[in-house]
Amino acid sequence: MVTMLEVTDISAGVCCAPLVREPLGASDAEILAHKIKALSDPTRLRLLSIVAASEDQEACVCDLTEPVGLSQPTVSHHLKILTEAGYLTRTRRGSWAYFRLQPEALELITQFLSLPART
Amino acid sequence: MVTMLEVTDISAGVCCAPLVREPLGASDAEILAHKIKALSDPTRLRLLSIVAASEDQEACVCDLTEPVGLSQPTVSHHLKILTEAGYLTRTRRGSWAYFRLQPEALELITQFLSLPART
DNA sequence: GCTCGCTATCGATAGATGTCAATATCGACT
DNA sequence: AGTCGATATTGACATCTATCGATAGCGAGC
Repeated sequence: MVTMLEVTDISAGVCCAPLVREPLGASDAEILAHKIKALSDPTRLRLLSIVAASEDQEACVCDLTEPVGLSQPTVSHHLKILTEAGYLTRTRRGSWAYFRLQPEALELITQFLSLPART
Repeated sequence: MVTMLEVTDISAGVCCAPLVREPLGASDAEILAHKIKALSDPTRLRLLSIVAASEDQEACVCDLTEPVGLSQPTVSHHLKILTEAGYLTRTRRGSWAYFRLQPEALELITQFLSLPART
């Protein structure tokens, strides 16, 4: 399994637009698509935005079920997907599971999709 | 149907991170998720990147089937999704359909997902 | 140790999605 | 008009996905 797309390129500032620089390879596309797919659901976007807008950018499951109006298992399911994709981190404190935003993951996506300035 | 997320806010430079500024409403989340979903497939990412890396940032279906290794109907299907989501535009010249990158659509997504500088 | 509350997992189900073969459409050229 | 090549649409199918109810696991406090 590839290290992590072209993170090295990005952090090294090689260029600015991996998507444009050259045709995406099949395996890189697979990895990138997987990360983007985690963002492609309205409920997950709302969960992410609620967490991001929360105090200390963290929230527990109990804070999230009511705002999105879905069952607790469903919310847990979405949080798991977001966590596995790297957008959230999970820490247990007492009985509660707190989810915190992981900004680097979002930055990676935005940098990957960003285009060079047009002429 | 909502105008278009918070494009006005973005272009007015209200802030920088719609996702973080406040919890996303259900209908805005729906629209944004739909646009992101168009990017959440490896084949579509590859098609987009091939078009972007092409001469004049445009390509026809015939240029695209072989690189991605899928049938012509499948490629047409993906191109339709990308076009309807606003990432590509389609113009016919003779028998060929040329697809061109629409950078604004990608910029909208990246701006929407971008976060404010951390402290 | 038991119970209680919070979270995760399981099983089921309806609906969405990616893919192809077959076919239709459309434009160009004779 | 008729044919041919490029693209789009249709129908079918297997797979994936979002959702829920039921249930299991896990900390805390008694």
